Amino acid sequence: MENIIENNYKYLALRDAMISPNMKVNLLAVVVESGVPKKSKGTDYVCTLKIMDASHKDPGLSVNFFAEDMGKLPHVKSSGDIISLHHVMIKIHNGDVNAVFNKKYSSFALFGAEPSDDVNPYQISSKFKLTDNDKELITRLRTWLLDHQFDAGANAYLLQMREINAGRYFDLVCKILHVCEVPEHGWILFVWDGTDASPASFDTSLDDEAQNPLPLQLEHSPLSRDVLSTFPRVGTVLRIFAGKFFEELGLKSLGIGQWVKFRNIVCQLRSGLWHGLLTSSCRLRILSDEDTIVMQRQRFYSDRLTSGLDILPLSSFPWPSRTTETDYEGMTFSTLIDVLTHSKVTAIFKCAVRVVAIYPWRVDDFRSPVGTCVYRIRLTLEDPTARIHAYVYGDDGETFFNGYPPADVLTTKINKLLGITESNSSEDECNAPRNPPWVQCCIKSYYLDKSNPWETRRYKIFGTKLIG
DNA sequence: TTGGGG
Repeated sequence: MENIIENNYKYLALRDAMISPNMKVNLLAVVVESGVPKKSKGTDYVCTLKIMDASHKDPGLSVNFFAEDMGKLPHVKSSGDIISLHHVMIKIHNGDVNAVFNKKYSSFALFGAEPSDDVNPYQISSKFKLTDNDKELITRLRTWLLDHQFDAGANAYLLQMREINAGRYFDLVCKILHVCEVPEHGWILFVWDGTDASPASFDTSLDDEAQNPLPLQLEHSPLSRDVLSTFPRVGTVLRIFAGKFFEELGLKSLGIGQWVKFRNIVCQLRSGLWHGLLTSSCRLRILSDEDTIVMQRQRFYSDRLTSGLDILPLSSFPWPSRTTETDYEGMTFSTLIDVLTHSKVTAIFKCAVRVVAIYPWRVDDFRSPVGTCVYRIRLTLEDPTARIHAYVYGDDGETFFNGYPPADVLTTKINKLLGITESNSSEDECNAPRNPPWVQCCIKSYYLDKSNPWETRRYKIFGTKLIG
């Protein structure tokens, strides 16, 4: 895209514009990331677009738009669209170059990027003068773009969900799967990128499991099966607590299924579950489904599904531990979201899970003190997609523990299952940090009340033996 | 005026 002179406007290559501080320039470029309009600290509304052209791709040029109402700001339909900017001011701030769209003397027009799109802009600001030459340049740029891909820009801050750490600010490209408003938390976003967040260690007391059981999810009431059924089979669904930033970032206007890039978000662990937080320093970018990074994430997910074994948690690679054996070695693995969303109440599954809590936790309490003295234990199982309670009961418990071993053997076995190491199990066993291994187990879904099967659905372990 | 990647 060489410099082109026409009747009224000389479009500068971004590279040349960016060495022209305090100059008013005209630019014809591709919008690679579009920010969301919001209220400025002054009297105006503001939004920031990032643009690129052949002369400057990385990291692109930020253009800050100001207008007295939101409707006058650019509303980019899709990243990759083309923008024509007339009389924008190049400025330098802290050594970085950006452009400013001034409502008094600047103007813009937005065009689709496809050669089949209208040669007329889909949005045009009041002062923009569209010339025949503009139309000619747009057509030429569209043709050029057929062979040249711009993306939303990977950078040092961009992480996949599998890479997130507590307390570290980062960017996340993700798909919005669900949004809900809860009284205590405000808005919660449910987002996904096809990878698994890394498993947590637990330092909560198992002694407390009766009064304060480890939660199955961060939202207070579990999502309905209808909602869960819309979630992908693999990959962590990260809960992002948006607070007041839900409205400020314009998240309200986004549709389910939209891919976005959150910039500068932070994650924390609560009860061993990852959640994201939005702050005033966060930014949101709306991405196209054709964005390079979006397509990478989607390809990763479809590869995981088609390669069979990769439905296993990423961190269980190459295989779950041999802490357990099942009677169904040939059975294909399911994820816990598969279990939760299965179309029938009665079903069997084999899953790779971690046992993150147990109740009761003292081996002396594993069996009922009265009557037939059967095992009755509640395990909290998790995989990257969900948590469930699963019971070890009666004969299935006899299989699980290989009969009725003495207390010290049982303790060794259960410590291994819970990831409690010998070194920290001696003194204060119930408070020892634990890092449960990935184990395979068979899960049976059943009901307690035939007249009300879905509401009384339970899960139990069967066909599974703890090696210990 | 405003905002401007960390």
